Amino acid sequence: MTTAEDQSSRGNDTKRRLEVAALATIREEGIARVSARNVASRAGCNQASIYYHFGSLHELLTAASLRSTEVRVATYRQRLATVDSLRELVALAGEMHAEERELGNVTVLAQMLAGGQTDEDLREPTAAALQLWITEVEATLRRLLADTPLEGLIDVHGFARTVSAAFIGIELMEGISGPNEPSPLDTLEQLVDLMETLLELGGVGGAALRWQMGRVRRSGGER
Amino acid sequence: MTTAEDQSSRGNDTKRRLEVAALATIREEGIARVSARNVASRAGCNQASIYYHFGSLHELLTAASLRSTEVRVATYRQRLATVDSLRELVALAGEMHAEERELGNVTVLAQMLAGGQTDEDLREPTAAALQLWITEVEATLRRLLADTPLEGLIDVHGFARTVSAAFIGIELMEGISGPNEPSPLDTLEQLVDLMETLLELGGVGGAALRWQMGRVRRSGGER
DNA sequence: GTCTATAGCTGGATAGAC
DNA sequence: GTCTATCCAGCTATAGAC
Repeated sequence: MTTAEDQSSRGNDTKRRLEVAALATIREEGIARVSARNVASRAGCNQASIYYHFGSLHELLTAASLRSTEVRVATYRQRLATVDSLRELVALAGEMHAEERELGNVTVLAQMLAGGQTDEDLREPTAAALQLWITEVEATLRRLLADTPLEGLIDVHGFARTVSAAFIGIELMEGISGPNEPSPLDTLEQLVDLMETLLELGGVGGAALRWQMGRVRRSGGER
Repeated sequence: MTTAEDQSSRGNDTKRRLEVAALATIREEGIARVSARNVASRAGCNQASIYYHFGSLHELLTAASLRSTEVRVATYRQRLATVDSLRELVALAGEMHAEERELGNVTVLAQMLAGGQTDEDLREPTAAALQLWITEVEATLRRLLADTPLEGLIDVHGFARTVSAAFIGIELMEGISGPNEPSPLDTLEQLVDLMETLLELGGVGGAALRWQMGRVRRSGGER
């Protein structure tokens, strides 16, 4: 027999398969080739189901990107909480990057970001999904920079946005790089390594450094 | 009368109008909406001309992006040559960003980069156009870092790629940002300002800094 | 809830008139 | 060199059978 619950669960199943299929299509074929037919055939159902369940293709993309980003961010929230230095943060970024090749949430965001430049309906869901990442990055940065000479010298909110934007740009560039090019993340690792080492300076050098930073702070307003 | 030269010049005119129209379409409507019909109507000519002049839409995009990037890079080559510090480099990036709103070469590259993730035919022309930028950035960075403590500590080629990738990510993020968000470039300016100030350290502090950097250099291989 | 069928577009690409 | 005409594939969105 077919109860209301069976129907509802079967309906949810198709609905979720459509979300999964939508993300896979963006990731593997690019935002330009996301169409109702294409996504539906991946989900193994009919095109019309998209309009039944979501009303439009855009609403499907909105739902799918938000849900998957939420899941992805939640798993990283724990890991971000254990990070204790910029060095570890970049190392975590490296792990993330490796997992990206498989799961591709950032890849999806990059595609939506590109699409959102000119597609009004894509803008809001993209901004919302991005904000989920930015919020986590910002919280981590704020924690790391607290009680360091850098605190107060840097606009952490803006910095978190810059870091997120850079990460997306790096993901995009990796996507078309030949196999022999150095990974942009490795370079970043070098830089942060350097920065950290400088900040860990002890003794006379460290004192001089912190004094100089105080000078920067005091004259920070006028450039 | 109609001489062979007249014909050739009229042909070139249409050909170039098509290139201009292709770029405008990518910039204003996004890579997803670039179609032969769409571009041709912008150029004020018939769709079939694209296949006559370029053979395919992809070849039109290849030609257009390379030509426009060459022009754009050439104008910046001069300005990059006058840059004397990281601070000035970031300031120039700010100017570039402002001009981008009007001319949009980086916007075009960002769109092609997004498209190139999944479209084989777009990959090569995108990589070629990007390489034009990366080459200039790399030359400038190499010049700036020469004779500083950073020389030899950083993989300049990789760094130039990272910087370029980050710039593109930033352009993309600006494209969907609300008006009240801080520009990621401003944050970058803060950071580089800080870095420069540190590198300009004189006296005891500077000596300690350079000593520490030497230590980083010597242990640079094993992390 | 899921399907088929359909309307009405837009797409790439080519053939052939001029 | 540029046009019209054309083929056929794919698209969104809806109507309506089951």
